[in-house]
Amino acid sequence: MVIDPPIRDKWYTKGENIYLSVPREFDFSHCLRFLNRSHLECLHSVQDQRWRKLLKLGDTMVLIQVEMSSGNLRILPLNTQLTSEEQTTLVSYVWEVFDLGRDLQPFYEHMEQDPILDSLCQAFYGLRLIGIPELFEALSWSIIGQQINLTFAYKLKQRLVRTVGEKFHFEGQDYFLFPSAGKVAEMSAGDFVNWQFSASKAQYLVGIAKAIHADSISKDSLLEMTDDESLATLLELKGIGPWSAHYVMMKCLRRTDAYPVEDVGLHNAIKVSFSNIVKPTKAELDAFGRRWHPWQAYATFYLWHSLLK
DNA sequence: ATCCAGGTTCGGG
DNA sequence: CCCGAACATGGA
Repeated sequence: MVIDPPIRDKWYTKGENIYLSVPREFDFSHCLRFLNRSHLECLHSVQDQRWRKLLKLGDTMVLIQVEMSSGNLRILPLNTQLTSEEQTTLVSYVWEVFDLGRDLQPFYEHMEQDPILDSLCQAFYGLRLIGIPELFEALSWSIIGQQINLTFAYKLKQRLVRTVGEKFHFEGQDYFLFPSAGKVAEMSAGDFVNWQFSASKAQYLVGIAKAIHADSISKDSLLEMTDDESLATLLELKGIGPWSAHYVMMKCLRRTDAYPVEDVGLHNAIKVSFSNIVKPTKAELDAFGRRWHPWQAYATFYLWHSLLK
């Protein structure tokens, strides 16, 4: 894993705890609210202002608990002691999920003149674009979420994860990892039918798993590309259209200017923000995008957040 | 019952 | 190039 150099002096350990300093524009509660948006989520849990997540560092399963502790993020590995190398990897992961390397000040300044976004920026001050660091997981989730309601999407993901993903049992609870690309690459599209995946979704997932497993597409190579190049590369994958490509660029490649303009949630959020009964037109959406550039991804994410109950 | 869900691909005009 | 259909099911 590539370590962002600025991280190195941002954390220290005390016993088993890791303390990670956070930027000024950071609000853990807002982030948790997004992470906790579905009770059907099977890849992490939120309870009492604490986030729990299962990870695999090398061959080691690590269940972490993340919470605020006097202004820092406290990361506690619950089930095992970590080597310092594992600690470094773990910190990078958390860093990436919460986009801690991002300076949000320019984003907030940019949105000051925007009628919708300015109020959202004030309401959700410190909310970070919650990421999905694993490329295969991000691509898969975008495919699963296509064209179906989110509740059903979570159910499909749950069936895949609980059947194919690795399980770790801790204190009476089961925690799961998203299935590896290698594992899914060995499946046939038919295996998904019992889980109510459409035949095409199943095909796309297996095809993309194979592409990743064969290393014909990788996060590292995508990260080196420009926005346009990574977009074009993602679009070559069967099952990845414009919406999914931008979704993955937002959540995994961390492109602040990705813009899933076809997104229904985005349309609804804009509609609600204007107290309208009509959804925005394509031309209006493009105009919003131009206005939000180069923060289209963050604008979209804040709008998604505004839809949470 | 009908319509819309975190869309994409494919075939036809 | 643009447009409708199919995908599979749940919730309002």
